[in-house]
Order: sequence, then C-alpha cells, then structure tokens
Amino acid sequence: MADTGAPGGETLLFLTDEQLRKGIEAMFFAYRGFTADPDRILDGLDYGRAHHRAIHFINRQPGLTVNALLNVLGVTKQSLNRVLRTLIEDGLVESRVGRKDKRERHLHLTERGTALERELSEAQRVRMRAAYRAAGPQAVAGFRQVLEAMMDPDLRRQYQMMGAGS
Amino acid sequence: MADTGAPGGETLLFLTDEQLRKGIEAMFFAYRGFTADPDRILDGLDYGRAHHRAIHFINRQPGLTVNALLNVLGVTKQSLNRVLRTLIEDGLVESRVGRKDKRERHLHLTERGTALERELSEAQRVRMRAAYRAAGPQAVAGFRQVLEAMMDPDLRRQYQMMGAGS
DNA sequence: GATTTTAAGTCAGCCTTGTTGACTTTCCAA
DNA sequence: TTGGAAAGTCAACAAGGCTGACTTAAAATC
Repeated sequence: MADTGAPGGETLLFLTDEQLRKGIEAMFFAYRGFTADPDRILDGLDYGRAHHRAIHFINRQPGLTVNALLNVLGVTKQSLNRVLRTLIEDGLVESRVGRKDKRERHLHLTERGTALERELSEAQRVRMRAAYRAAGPQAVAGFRQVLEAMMDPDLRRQYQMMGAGS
Repeated sequence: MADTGAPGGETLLFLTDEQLRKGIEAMFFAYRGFTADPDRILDGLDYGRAHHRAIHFINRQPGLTVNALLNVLGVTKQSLNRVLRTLIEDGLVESRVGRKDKRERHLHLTERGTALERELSEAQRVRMRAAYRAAGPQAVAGFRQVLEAMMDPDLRRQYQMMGAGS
C-alpha cells in the first residue's frame, strides 16, 4: 500500500519489511544446512565447530600467526588457545616459532590436519555445489553480492583480501 | 584450467572449488554481521541469541505450541524450556492452555515481548535493508534462491510454509 | 473403563565454546 | 636496559547445547 512517490520511479517492493523478514529467516535456516554436514563428521571425533573454523583458515592461509587467526575468527585468545592446543596435541596442527620474530607462532596443518580439512570442506562443498547448480550462475552472483553487503566493513575487507591470492 | 567438455556447452566456472570456497567464507562472515546487531542489544539485557530466536518465531506465528517451536528451532525441549521459562517469568511471553487439547500450551508475546521483538528485528532489518539496497532486486532474488537451495528439505518446507500466510 | 500414548515440564548432570581477569615468559626495539 | 607486544597459561564463570529419568495431565485407544 502507499507505493506512490517511489524515488527514481523504480519498484522498491523488495525492500518491504515482509521481504526483509523472509530474508532473515532464509539466513537462519540456510545457515543450519550450511553447518550440518561438517557437524555430523565432527560429532564422531572429539571436535566441534570451533575446531573446524580454525582448521579451515589455517589451511586457507598456511603460516598465519595466532593473532591473525584470532582476528579472522573473532574470538578471544583464551578461547582459541583451548581449541588450538587440542589440535596441536592431536597432531593436526603444527605451531612453528617465527624466524624473523620469534614471539610469533606460525600455524600449519600437518598431513593428518590436511586430510581432515579436506573431508570437512568437501562435505560442505557438496551441499554448496548442489545449491549453486540448482540456482544458476546469476543467482550465485546475487547471493555473493548480498552476503558481502551484509558483512561488517572490517570483515568485508578481510574477506576480500583473502581472495586476492587466487 | 581444463574447461573443455562442459556438458551442455554452458560455462560452469561458478562451480569451481575456488568459487565454492568463497561462498562458504562469505556465509561465515555474513552470518557474523547478520547476528551482530541483535546480539549487541541482547548483551545489555539478560538474554542471548536463543531468546531472540524464540521471540522471533513466537511473534511470527502467535499461538504456536511448544512442540511446534521446538521443531522450528531444532533444539531439545529441555534447552528451549530454560529459555522459555525466563521469558515467561519476565513477562515477555504468555503460555496459554489449549482450548481443544488442554495438554498443549500456546505461546504468545505480551506487549513487552512485542516491544523487544520489534527492537531486535528492526536492528536486524536495518542491516538487511542496507544490504538489499546496495545489491539491488536481482541480486536479492538470487540470494534467496541460493539460500533456499542450501536448506535441508524439511526446513525448506517449514520456511516456505511460514511465508504462505502473507 | 482401563491402559497406553502424547505434550509439557522438571531435575540433574554433562559438554562446548564463548567470556574476564590476572599473570608469566619471551623477545623485539627504542 | 627497559618498555611493550605476542603468546601462552590458570582460574572462574555463563550461555546454550545435550542426554537421561521422571512427573503430570489429558487425549486416544483398546
């Protein structure tokens, strides 16, 4: 109702509260699906979602420091440390003292860590691939556009920088 | 590389592992933004994300039963009960005995509950609206398509049914 | 009418993953 | 040599998941 006076003359029906609410609920339900497959795998092992996230980003940027990982994940060092310690103890992650700056620890996946990463991310990719294929390339472009616009500016910068090396 | 032999002749570059990985990371970072604003509001009160979710869906479907809410949220009744109890004690949610089936409790938001719901969802909508506006209607359509395709079939059905009343 | 099933709620205890705060160790750099 | 940054550690706590066992009330079924 009261659709008059639209600036620019374009239809802005996609900005109604109803449409926004549908988008909010879509995010909620889709995120559940998004995490379901890796969660199932991690259930059997002694790990959780926090371990998955750490493994993902260590694989993504081998040699990144603990501090850098902290920033990407958005948790405290105490929280990350607990997770990281178990991964190191179990031989999935290696922590190497920095050569230039020996205070820093550079994180790498071991062979076993790489194997688990592959298993987890492949499970996640299977679902993404199916969703992408079902929706088509144009929809995927829109999907990525909206998600980027939803990020906090700091995280968006990090996200975009991570893709620069490809 | 090796782009030969694409079935159907269409370009399938949007299905590469690299593109899928970008999508996965986009979901991760965007979800952080998605929850950030309500989380900030809830921080001041004694509530958390679980309370927000309960309030959201009670507002969405006034009078729904505890069991129905359980299914939507995908948690155990013990977990939901803890959250629900505080909301009822604090006078944000009302639990009415069913008229037809007196075993059932039908959940409604009180005035105060409605007020909090509005505050939370408006904060979330502000961000969504900005993202939608920045990306444009076509991108939004794609965004919704991909998210729907990512959901588990059961949840997708629930999601679609919830929109039927509008 | 008696029995079984269902919806809801409760109690106890556990786990993961987040938080603060205080403190130590290491080591670079001014 | 001293200050500060990076990392790690210990303790304590909270939210919000989980399982299991149990009660109550009411509906459904036999």
